[in-house]
Amino acid sequence: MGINGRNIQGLFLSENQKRLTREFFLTDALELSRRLIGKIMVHETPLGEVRGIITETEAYMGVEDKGSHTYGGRRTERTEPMFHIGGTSYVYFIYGMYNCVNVTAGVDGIPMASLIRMVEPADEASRSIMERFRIEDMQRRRAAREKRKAESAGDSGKSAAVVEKIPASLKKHLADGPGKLCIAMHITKADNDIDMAESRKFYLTEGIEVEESRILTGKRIGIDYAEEAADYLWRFTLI
DNA sequence: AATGCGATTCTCT
DNA sequence: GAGAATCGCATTT
Repeated sequence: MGINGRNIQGLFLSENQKRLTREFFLTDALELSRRLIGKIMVHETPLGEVRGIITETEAYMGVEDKGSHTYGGRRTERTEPMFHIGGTSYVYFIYGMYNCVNVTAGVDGIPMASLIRMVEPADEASRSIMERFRIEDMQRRRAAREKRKAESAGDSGKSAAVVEKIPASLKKHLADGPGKLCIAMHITKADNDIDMAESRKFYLTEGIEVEESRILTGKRIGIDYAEEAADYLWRFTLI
């Protein structure tokens, strides 16, 4: 079983740590999304370097894609990084709570990107760090909830319950969603608009060999408003 | 395992 | 002022 509950063969074996350079990103988002499967996202965090093997991505093809933030050429403060050169990070905030990370595709001025939806820890040290960030986040959330509850009840100074044991569900679903992987890898707005082809703190490397037959396609998630584009098979998953 | 629901704040109109 | 490229928890199967 992989950490996210699926069987990923060869996951901790034969990793290639060579960094991905500019030319890798100079293609369209569909091609980039396929090529990113099996690659490793590396992030320098307060707890050390975290490395995640990318196992699911989605393509956002830009101005003609009704599912994309840049549909119709929408260029705002938020979407600006999507217009930057291939290999740029695009971190956006969603549902009042979560960050999601994309890697842009293509030349400067063409707003395409690949949403990173799932990673597996690439080594034991990374797994341990991911668990710590997830637990920390869980504690923060619970503390905030307790505080609100206490305030509405007129109480004050109530302490939150400490999470002592790691819930099995957390280990199984460590980074198997775009919001969760950002928590697990400590990716925040501070990591927005970074050139991942150049950065020493946030970048990508070659990872594991992936046969084409191990990549499944599916519909993109959470874009019900995108009409016909909601049905495009622009999600790529490693099996 | 599957389903339903509330959370919480940024962004753009 | 509305809605969002989602998640965790509770409840039920």
